[in-house]
Amino acid sequence: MADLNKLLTPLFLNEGEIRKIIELLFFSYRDFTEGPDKVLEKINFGRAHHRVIYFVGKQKNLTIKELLSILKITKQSLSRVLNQLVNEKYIILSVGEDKRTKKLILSKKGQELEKRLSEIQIKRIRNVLLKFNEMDINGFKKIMYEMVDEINR
Amino acid sequence: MADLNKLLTPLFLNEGEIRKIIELLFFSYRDFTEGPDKVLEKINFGRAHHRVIYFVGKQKNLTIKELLSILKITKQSLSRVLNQLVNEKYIILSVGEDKRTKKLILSKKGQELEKRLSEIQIKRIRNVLLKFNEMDINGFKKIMYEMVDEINR
DNA sequence: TTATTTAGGTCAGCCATATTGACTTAATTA
DNA sequence: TAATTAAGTCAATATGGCTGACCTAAATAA
Repeated sequence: MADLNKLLTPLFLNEGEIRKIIELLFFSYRDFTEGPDKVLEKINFGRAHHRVIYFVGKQKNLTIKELLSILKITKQSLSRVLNQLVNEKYIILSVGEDKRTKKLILSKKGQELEKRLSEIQIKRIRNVLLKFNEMDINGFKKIMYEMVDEINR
Repeated sequence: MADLNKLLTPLFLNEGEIRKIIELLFFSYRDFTEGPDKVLEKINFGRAHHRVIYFVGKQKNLTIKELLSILKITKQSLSRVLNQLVNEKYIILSVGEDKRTKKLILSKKGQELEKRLSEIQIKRIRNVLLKFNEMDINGFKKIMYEMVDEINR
């Protein structure tokens, strides 16, 4: 049965091939976060701060609840990071139309940091993509998209 | 200049498109590690234990030094995790030919855990790849490979 | 209108993963 | 014989998570 399976499995679905992908995911994610991490370290922030800045930058007037559901962490975890970002004026809070909610936006300072951090990753990815044609890139994007849980897409 | 750049930049290299990839990397990595994490939690292990088990399983008779260079963590960080794995008999140590070194191998118990954890990720990836043709998969693999720092490939 | 739910906040304690720095032992190599 | 290497250990620290308990204020449902 095992032998039969091996015969019928296309090469690219072989366990060995898939294990290569597992490793690529691990190494590429590690290398991908390394650049911003170094910048963040200098201002005593961490990866968690980057995530918050990234998503607040992306969606202006995000609420706390929305941010929590994107990051999938508890509000207690978010609070330390967010309070630091607010205290140090990277993020500005305002009251929402529903007065229980708060809207988050990046300050000028926050936008600058966001840009500085994301640019590292954007350049990195752009440099990779430049080496490939549209067909390869389409395959990459489609498959990456499917790699995310349906619920989170 | 900015406008000219936009005109000359192929669509798939637009900042917006690249930001989508940044997000896909974040979400896919998170979802990718979720399954094993849940299993590990039950036996009071974490993601770090999985990494050690994975690479020891991959390369029999790995030395501590080699493992450290793959994981890129300090030996102090590794020690807690590795000692737990050795104490709980998932990993067996033996003295290398160079008697300063130690060789790491998975015990039967370790192999079983490795299989259980990796199978979650293998199935996940296989299910994704099954939806695509060889062309897409090739693009995906080639680009993922380039996403890893040259030094680490 | 009152009761319930929701959004957000906070305190306390805990755990996992990582770091730096200092120091030791034993084996190998120059 | 001296220097280097592989591994191990102790201590202190940072970061990023978690649970549980509890609070306030605002919106919504009964």
